[in-house]
Amino acid sequence: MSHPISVMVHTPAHSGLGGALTYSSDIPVDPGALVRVPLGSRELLGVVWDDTTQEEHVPGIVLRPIACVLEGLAPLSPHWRQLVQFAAHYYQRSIGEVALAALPNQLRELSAEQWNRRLKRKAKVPSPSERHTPDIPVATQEQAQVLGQIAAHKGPFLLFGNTGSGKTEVYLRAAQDVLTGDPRAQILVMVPEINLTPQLEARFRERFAPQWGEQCLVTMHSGLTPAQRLNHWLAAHNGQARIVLGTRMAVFASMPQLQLIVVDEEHDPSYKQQEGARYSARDLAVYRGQLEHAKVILGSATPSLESWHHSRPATDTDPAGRYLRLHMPSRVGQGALPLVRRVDMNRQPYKTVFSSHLLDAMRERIARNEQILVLLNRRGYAPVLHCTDCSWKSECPHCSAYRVFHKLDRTLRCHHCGYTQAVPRACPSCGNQDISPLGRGTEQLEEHLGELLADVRRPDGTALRIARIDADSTRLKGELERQLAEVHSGAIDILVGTQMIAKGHDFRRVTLVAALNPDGALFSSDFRAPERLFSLLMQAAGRAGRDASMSLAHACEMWVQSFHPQHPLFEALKQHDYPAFADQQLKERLEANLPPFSFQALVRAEARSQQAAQDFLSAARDAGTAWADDALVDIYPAVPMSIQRVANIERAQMLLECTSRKALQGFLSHWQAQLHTLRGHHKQVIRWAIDVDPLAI
DNA sequence: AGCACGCCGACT
DNA sequence: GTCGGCGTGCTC
Repeated sequence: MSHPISVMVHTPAHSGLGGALTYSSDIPVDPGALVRVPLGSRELLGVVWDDTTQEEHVPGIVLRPIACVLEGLAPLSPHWRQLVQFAAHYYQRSIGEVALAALPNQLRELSAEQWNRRLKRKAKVPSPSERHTPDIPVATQEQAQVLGQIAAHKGPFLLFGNTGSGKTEVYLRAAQDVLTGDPRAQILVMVPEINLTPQLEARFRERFAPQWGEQCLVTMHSGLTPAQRLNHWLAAHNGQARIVLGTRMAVFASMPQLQLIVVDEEHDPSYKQQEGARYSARDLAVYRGQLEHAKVILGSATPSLESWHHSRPATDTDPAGRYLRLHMPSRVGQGALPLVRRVDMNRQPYKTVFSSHLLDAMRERIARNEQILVLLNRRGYAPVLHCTDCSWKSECPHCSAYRVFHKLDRTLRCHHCGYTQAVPRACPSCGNQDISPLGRGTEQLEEHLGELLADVRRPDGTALRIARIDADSTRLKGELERQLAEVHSGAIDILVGTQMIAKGHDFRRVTLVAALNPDGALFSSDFRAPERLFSLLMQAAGRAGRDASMSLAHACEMWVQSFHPQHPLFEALKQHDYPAFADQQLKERLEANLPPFSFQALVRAEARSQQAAQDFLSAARDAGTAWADDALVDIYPAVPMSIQRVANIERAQMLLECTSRKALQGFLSHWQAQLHTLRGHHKQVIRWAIDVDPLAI
């Protein structure tokens, strides 16, 4: 007796075999099981999917038999399969692609024999850990109240709490409740960046390992070795790991007893995957929570406007949003929020980098043995090099962008394609010896600051130390940790860096944070730029004054140098008033009919010529317009991307907008099929992709 | 996506 | 004479 088996394998949606493939098997195989199947001349890992209702056996087509079933592994749950299926449909990818990307690579690579050997290897018996109860701080009244709400309601919850309000403590206690409430319950904790895992992991281990053992927590992020990835995945899958802590990929972790999902810093754009299936792990977490009846806590001091809107309280005219907003305004055990000071750069001498007031303030802090953060979102020495004679500029030959001058290794580097050359001695165009940097990056800031404060000594008479943290200084593994440790030890007085230093890391002795040139985001064409800037500045401000004993004497300060100091964004920042900022932004979004009041998708195309890329998109637009009208979808004309050419490939994009998420999704799934056929007539197109709910436009 | 098959250019 | 470039087409 032969059973037909539906199997999903890693094939792209646009290859003619986007859906399930049918194989035969002598024995029935449960949905969710992992199997190896032949496809052409290859043998692939596949996931058995639910019987496609179409039982019609096409006679004459002989099904190939599955090669083997991976034994000793519980099938992936219906919930997991539904999550994968939903994500695939919503983000317009094949189920197999999403499913297989969510599984550890080693599962794909191990042969049947290797797999059996792997199974036979006895799981190490965890050494009995010393059972001592950890030091659990007394919950503040605010925390207790929030936890009460979480216990009493279904969620999802938006935990809106200032930096230092003790959000982590709420996560820990909510987790504790779940763990003790059910001896099998599992918890998923997500952080936006791999850099932030060690900190939170330490907090969770400290709290839960004494009682539940070191094995109770596993991590999931791109920094694991393939073997670790497999082990951690298996621990989550078989329920041994009670807590999974990871980056966006962790949203797909197989967790049969999932009961709580925490999304920390939920506003962070890193939750959006930027290639392949471009999913939002935060949005999928909310979906997954609803699917599995697990509570979801989204935490942030500056929530995304989407989440803020979804958690709006009911008004006379409007019902409440889908999320429950929980507010924690206080800062516990720490100083007051820093005083925000704005410097009007219009009143500073031309080309001022550090206003004299700011320099004086920095000197004062150093005299008191306090630390300073200087924020500038541009790495390298200078963003452009130019010739004073012939106006040559350091353009990248392969991209429509300038190469950045890196003084330390004397290179010109393209930050888009990586093309690197030694800095020319003279202008490549006219031979002039006088080529000079234009604009400033972190490298230059570090150098410049050293000169400006050359006379400054620490209170103990030793030399001032300035350090820089950015993607360049932390390229080597472990460098970031090492440099952060150096700051913590007090060896560093001034830390210059990109937004990297604003995220998550606590610097207890920092009492002054300066943002040098944040104006770019105020008038950006990206409607989300102000939101990101506000969040960055709030987070940066939150780095200051985390040590109460210090700030008692003198207030911590956040300095903002701007040519538009009266801008409402800075007004709201000064008041530490996120709600005011959010409400103002939402008003603008409503008027302009932008998310969260509309839904967007983006089609991007890449080709050797801009014309070819746009032609494809225009043809796609024509193909869709007729019924896009019915679906209430607006398709905008194709335009070049803001960086039009990268690595000699021309890029274009086309925006779609719709007031209904469902209508947009329906439209996309039909239209997508047409694009596949259209692609055949536009052979110059190298690749194309749909980005649903894009973050950057 | 892979991977085979297939049909044209410069080398051991 | 072959090695290898990547265009076309197929995989339950």
